[in-house]
Amino acid sequence: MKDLRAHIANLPESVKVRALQECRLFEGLTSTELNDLAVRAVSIRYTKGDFIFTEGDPAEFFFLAQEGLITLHKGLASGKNVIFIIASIGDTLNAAALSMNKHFLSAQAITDAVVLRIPRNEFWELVGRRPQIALSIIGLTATALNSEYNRIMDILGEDVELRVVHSLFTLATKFGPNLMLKREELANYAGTTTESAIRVLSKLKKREIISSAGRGAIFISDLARLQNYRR
Amino acid sequence: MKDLRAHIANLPESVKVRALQECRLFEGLTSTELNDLAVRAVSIRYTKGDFIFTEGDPAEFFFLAQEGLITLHKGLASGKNVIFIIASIGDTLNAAALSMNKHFLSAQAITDAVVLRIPRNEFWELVGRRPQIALSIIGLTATALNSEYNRIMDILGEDVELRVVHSLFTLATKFGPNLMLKREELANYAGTTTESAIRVLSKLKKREIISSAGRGAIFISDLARLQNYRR
DNA sequence: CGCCTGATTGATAAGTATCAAGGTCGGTGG
DNA sequence: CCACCGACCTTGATACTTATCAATCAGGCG
Repeated sequence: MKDLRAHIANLPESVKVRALQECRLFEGLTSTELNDLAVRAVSIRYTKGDFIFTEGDPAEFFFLAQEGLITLHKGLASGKNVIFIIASIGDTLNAAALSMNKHFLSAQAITDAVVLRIPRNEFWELVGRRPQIALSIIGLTATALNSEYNRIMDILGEDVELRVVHSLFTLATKFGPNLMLKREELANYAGTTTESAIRVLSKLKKREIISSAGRGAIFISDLARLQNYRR
Repeated sequence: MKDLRAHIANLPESVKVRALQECRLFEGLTSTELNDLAVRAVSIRYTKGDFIFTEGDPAEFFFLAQEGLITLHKGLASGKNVIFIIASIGDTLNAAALSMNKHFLSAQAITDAVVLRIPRNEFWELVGRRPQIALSIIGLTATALNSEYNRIMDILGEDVELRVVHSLFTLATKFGPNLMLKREELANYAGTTTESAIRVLSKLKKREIISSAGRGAIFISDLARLQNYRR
């Protein structure tokens, strides 16, 4: 049984500031403000597999990814789960949910990861002082909403093959052609089963659009053909 | 061919104020402010079937439903479409999309309808003066986002039968047990075909959970059994 | 070396869209 | 006033997609 307790990292402020700067929400802040925020922020280190928070938990902190990959997902009664977002440095884990009292999604580290966290009320105080941040949250949440509309269109309108291809393309746009994901994670992101995702990958490999880069990795060798993919 | 041109209604301010009051965004406003807003707002009358705006159009106005039912949907390549929201009095048609430049969804009147519209920049000026409105937009958008997460879980995790049942329950919670919707509209809301939706309805009628209330209507006679429905 | 996790392929079954064929109702025009 | 027409509703048969179940393989790590 793995030790699930996370560790407070106590990183120097400069490292935290760098993560805050990566986040769209804090774009307009002066370096003094960023420093203030960094002082209030605590970095926490998680081990691959650890949960940072769970769907339905009270949302007491604002969370920001600082290092590593973190999935934001929801569990299905059948035991499988659906990955909505894969967060990396500068991505907020729960900016939208913070306005409600509970987390919408679960956050789980899929690599070793470091997360910045700021108490909920301190975050809202800052938003009160800097209304621009509220507008950025609106933008962020609206963008997320639009992505989910599009995902639904994809799920209802396209077959599994196209969905996996679209997922690969989206992920490659964010993370580059070298995806450090297991087949299962890709499947959960695309909303299908591991087996079905693998069948699509096999087909893509035969067409030399991807080449598997070993366990837990997928290398996309021809992004252009992936984008214009037709069965 | 139907006349698609909508008509400016020029309703008295008091009628417009009533619609504004129904909207969660304007809860904290004084009656003076509401009146100011009502003066700037134009009511427009649409005939059943008319489009108020279309997916991808530039979002130049803030829209609020004042009378009638309006679907917010997106078209699928196959010609079918997916209904995300059915808006009625007090519902915003595009609060989230207003922060982007384009409409995410199409808005179509499915009954004769009246809509309030406020120029985009005047709306944002108001938000600037009253930061509480920005927070309400965050709340509204976050709630919408959470709904779509749940819808995706439903689509991926439940069969069509449960999805139609859930849709009926959600709609009945908002509109009451007497739903003035065509089978096709219900199907588009549930993300299935008209035929499949009808098969579910037939089953529900056999179990006396619903009774069809004539063409273009569904009457839910046993909401409790609908909520706890198992196949 | 053997075990555990992840990847892969094949066979099968279930669920649902699709296609096809009426059926029903309300409105409209002769 | 009646008959027809069009929109909507309903049911049945079929085919296709994809989940599920089962078996095997590959590689890293203790």
